[in-house]
Amino acid sequence: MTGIPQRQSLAGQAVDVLRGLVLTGEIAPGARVNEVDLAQRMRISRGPLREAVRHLISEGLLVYEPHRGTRVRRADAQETRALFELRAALECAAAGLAATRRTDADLSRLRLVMHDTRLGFESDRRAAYHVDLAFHRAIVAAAASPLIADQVRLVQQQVILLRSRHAIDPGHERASMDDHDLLVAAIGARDSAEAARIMAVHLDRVRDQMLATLEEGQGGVG
Amino acid sequence: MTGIPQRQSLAGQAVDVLRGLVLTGEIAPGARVNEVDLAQRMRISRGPLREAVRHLISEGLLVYEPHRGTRVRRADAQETRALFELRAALECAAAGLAATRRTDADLSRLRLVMHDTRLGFESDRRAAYHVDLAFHRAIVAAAASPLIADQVRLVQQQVILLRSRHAIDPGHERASMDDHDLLVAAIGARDSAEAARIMAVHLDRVRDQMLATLEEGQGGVG
DNA sequence: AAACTGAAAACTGTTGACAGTTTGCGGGCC
DNA sequence: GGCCCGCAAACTGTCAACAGTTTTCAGTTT
Repeated sequence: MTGIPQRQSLAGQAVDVLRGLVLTGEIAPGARVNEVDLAQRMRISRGPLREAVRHLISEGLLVYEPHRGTRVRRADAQETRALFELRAALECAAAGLAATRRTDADLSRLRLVMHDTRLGFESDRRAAYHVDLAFHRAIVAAAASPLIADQVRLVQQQVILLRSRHAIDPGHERASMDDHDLLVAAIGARDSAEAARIMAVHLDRVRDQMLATLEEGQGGVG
Repeated sequence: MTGIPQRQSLAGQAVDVLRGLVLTGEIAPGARVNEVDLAQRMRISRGPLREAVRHLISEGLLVYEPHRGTRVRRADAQETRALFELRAALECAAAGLAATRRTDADLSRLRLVMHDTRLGFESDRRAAYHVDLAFHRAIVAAAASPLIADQVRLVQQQVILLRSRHAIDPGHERASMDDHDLLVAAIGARDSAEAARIMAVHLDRVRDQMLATLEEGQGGVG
């Protein structure tokens, strides 16, 4: 593992490792991020690790209080709603742009991902969600707007963090797939306004489903 | 100036100072950001300064190449277009939300800022732009969506960097003020779709005017 | 027994020095 | 005379130690 000298900087590697630890829930939401502990575990100094921590703070995965350390973000219902307002702003715009700018190759890829989504729904529940993310990313790619793409990536990371563990309602998934079908149709027809409208409806649905399971989980914890 | 011991961390202060240097153009777009030089000038170590640099990289004000240092971002026409696509996504959504959620106090404040804008237009050309920014911020505030507000702040920072020095066409300013009037009207009438539509038109206008002066300036420099 | 006080431990904030890479320049070679 | 090689300077990347703040806990007091 560590025998081959790495080209990337230690700070860059630390970002990837730490992001992995956070997104997989190995460092749970609300848990403190100890600089010396993590640095020792990664066999690096505190400098690069600290840089990585600050980077993830700027990505919104960690939250920071002066002299009191950083923790993994644990969003409540209010923050979740705010996050989905940002997500809607970005992804609705992306859907509209995608309808205008999509190439035939973009459309083919969207249909391909749709196909994978159906397969994922039939077989594995967890894989389904990752394919769902891939679908949203494909739309953003078709929008051909690099800055919007970057921001969407950051927001979706936070969504992943939010749904680190929670059951998925199959009925909700079917409704989502229907939304996706309509989206592909609107983008195929180059109907920008309709694509944005459907995306808004879709994201409202996803948000409500997520809020439902969130309150459920928080009710159990107290 | 430096006699009073500061409460904020050195890194935090360095962020503010460095951001000021960049936004005022004291460190010009394209110029390299030397860590040891800046650290010595600010009388701090390289650690906190480096943290500040990385922070501004994440804000998009600086760009970074491994082992080759960081520079102040100098956006070309293509990047400017991409920036305004992101800005439109965010501010159009904000305008729509503002129309839905605005309080009477929000509306009053918008009208107050409009009044200041007219004054600024009559008197000082540079002040006019700052009041214009205040207007946009007032709309975002009325939208009451904290994450969108944060992102808009970052994007507007980059716009400020973009227009570090360039003449403003008075005719354009008048058109902008008309847009602002229509925006206040739509938000006052709680017409969400109309507010978003006007914001889109307005930002397209601002973008085109900015692109015009940008190409003009780049033609002179070579 | 509960609450306050003080010191010690743990952790973040900062510093200066060391290591590796890139860049620019001068000498040698074709 | 032009091009290539190699060295040195400058700068970024990394590290280990020091300083300051917050938290914790034991001891004391009421």
